[in-house]
Amino acid sequence: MKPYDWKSAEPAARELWKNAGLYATNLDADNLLYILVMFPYPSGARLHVGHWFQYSVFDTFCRFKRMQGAEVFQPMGYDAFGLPAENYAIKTGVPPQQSTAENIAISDRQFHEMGALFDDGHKVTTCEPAYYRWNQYLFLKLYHAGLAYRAQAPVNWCPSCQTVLANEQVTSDGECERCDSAVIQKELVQWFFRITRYADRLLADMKELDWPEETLQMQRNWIGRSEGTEVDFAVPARYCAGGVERKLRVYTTRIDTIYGATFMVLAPEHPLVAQVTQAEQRAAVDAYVAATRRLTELDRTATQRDKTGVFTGAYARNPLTGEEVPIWIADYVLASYGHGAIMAVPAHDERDHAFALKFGLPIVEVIRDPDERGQECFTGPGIMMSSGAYSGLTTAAGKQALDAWLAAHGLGGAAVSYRLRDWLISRQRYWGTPIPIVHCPRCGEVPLGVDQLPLLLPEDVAFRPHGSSPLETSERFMNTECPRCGGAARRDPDTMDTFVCSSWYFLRYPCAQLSDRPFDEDVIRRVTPVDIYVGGKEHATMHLLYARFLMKALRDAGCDVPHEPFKRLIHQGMILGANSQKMSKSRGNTVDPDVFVQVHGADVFRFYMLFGFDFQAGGPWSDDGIRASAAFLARVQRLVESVEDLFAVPADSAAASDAPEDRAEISALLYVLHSGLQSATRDLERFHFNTAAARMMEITNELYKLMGDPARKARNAVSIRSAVEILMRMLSPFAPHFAEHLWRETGHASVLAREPWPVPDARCLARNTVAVAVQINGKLRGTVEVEAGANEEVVLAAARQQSNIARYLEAGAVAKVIHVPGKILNVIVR
RNA sequence: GCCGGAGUGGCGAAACAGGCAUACGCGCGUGACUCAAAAUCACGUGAGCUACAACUCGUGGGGGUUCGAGUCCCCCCUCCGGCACCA
Repeated sequence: MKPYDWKSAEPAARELWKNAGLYATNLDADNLLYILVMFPYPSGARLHVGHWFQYSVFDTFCRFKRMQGAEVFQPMGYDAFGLPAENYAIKTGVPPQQSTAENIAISDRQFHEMGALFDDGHKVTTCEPAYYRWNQYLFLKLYHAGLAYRAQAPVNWCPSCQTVLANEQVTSDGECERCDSAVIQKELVQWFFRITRYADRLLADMKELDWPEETLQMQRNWIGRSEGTEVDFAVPARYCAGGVERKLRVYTTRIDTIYGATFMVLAPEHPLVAQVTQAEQRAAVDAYVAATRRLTELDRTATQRDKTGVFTGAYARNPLTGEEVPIWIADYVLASYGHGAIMAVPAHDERDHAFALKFGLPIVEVIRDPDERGQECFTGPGIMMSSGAYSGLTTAAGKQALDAWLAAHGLGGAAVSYRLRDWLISRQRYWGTPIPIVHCPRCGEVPLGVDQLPLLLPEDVAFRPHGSSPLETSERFMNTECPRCGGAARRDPDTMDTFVCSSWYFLRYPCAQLSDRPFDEDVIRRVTPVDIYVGGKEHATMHLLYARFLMKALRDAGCDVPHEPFKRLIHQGMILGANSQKMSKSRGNTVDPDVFVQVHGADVFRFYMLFGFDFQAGGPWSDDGIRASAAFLARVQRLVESVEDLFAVPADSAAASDAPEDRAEISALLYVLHSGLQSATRDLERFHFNTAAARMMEITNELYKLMGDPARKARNAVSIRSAVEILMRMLSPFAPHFAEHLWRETGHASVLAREPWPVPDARCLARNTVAVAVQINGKLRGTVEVEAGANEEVVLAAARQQSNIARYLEAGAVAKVIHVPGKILNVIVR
């Protein structure tokens, strides 16, 4: 038997797989399983530990499913648009087209060397016109369905990336998700996708998803549905510019506190501010509005901030009490939520309370705390008081009554509000999908026709971002004709958020070669949704939410796509540095996989990724773990070498030769083998690769016990040989090149990666005798070996034979016996 | 503040469904092989008390349910993640 030389064995194994057709999928198969891993950004550096973890483990799962008989569709592609390539171009002058293509070539090769069986014929690269033209096509679909629109809104601006960002791409610290710079607010005209229209469907359809609860919860938080009331306060004509009475609509979740509303607060950006500000307050209001505009998102939403605000000089009339209350502006009220205005009830809202105290505004209690805790500001539900006819009602009853009254009087009523904002998809950057819209001085906003796609990304641009899109520097691109009137017009200079690319790429994979449509709906119906999707949980409220939204939106726009993209979702954990901190160059705790791969080969590294970590938890890196993985594979190699001769004999000739005198050892081996196989199979279904690997180690250890005695080995050739074969099969998804090598060297003509996953033999799982733990009064006092299926009397009798148990039994009378067959006997002695 | 997830040997971690806590691996110890070391192979390894057996304690802390709790219930602490001036 040849020793395992990974440098020659790994390419040889891949050659075998290629010839066996393992890199291609039959999408017409009945047993098709679409398993997908989030596609990577093609970064310049070689694969890092995180890539190895995610992609090799993913491939292991796919190989396991193939062996179990599924036709696995396991495609791969690149999320190739985006800032890194563009920033690299700014720094070096190398066009993103070029650097991206080079990076993809490197990554392709590395994934191949890892042993991954990605389907070559279904590759998707988002920065190619053959892909991004369909981004434009789908954009137009949404546009015509009224789901893509251009509007002026307060938006997040990253001063470092020089572009706007979607809400999802701003962290809760008010920083840019990409570069950590503080994000500021700007009022700009931008393109949006109408995701808010889908808020309720995104919530409702969660019940169909086999996703981690944590992730669904994050999406629920992000959508932030709340049930409340809209109510109109009137601003009398004498306060309003033009002398016309205005409506001030607010949203509240506590309409039952309306009798305690002692002032109103508008967001500084609220349109009514200009209309109602009185002359004597104008200077103060203008100054405050200007100051607010300068604040970053972070400053604005910091919870511990002192309340600030300015009186407008105007008043609004409470529709229930008829009283007039002052209208203030303050930055603690956000323009983007509800109606950008609130009724302030300082007695029952912490924020309003703080504001009222600071500015000396009246505080009127209208809710009685049923528990009489005597808090200064009671925010819980209670009993209404000083509330006219509603006094005495509970919070819940009061809300209902007031909602009804407001609706009946045309002053508002029950309403639902969401934290979710529409998805801002335009970016002032170069390396993305151009937006297929023309701005015509005569016709306005005009969409391109589908026959005019792709709208190619120009190459004659100045990259350096300067606050407007780089595309504007290409006159050839910008100047065009209006598709409607044929007159001179300008193109839209922005590009799409790269999350648009990743929101539907899984529909493109099965149809990657299709040139006249983004996807074939017949194929999509058969192949999608994705059965199992693997990726990081950092995408919970970005990619994973956008993709869900886009499926629903495309359906409404007339496309026959699944209404949910991913049935089952698995998140991988993160590999940390040896010091348990996140790996980073600045912390100096990064690990370069190549250092180990070049010494041990791909399979050792891959095996460590599988064995050393719980896939869903991750954990700290350890060099010892790599050594242990290398040692284990070498141990298996020595094991197989030592039984090589058993494979020289044809299988049936030795069929009945296992020796009866070794029955106990052999049945122990077969039990460890088949019970280990059974648990490993179950573990793999649940993505617990580490424990599955542990079962393989147990099987190996058990086999070693029999190896020492050549005579015994020869007498039990059949069982040992079958055990080693099963072990090789189990190892195949974990260390595929290595296992393939062993399979070859033991004389097998077939391709191991195409062999079936073994099935545990029930006969080997049945035990003749079992160890039953014996407890006295719940404390373990010994174990007895009894025949499997022995009843309570038999076990108890066996227990009495043991002096240590007997002395407890004799100490009193047996009051009760609990017997769980094969597990435990608990005797209660009094 | 609200919502998720987690806390188990010296270390990484197991425990399906309430039934022998610590599988598997690392590390450590002992032995074999070796002139020696490494590698390999075998055995041992939660703590306390012990000559051994036995016994006692032990899954973040405190209560509870149960014949029996890492696992279920209540309270609390710590860490990680999400949301948070969202009316």
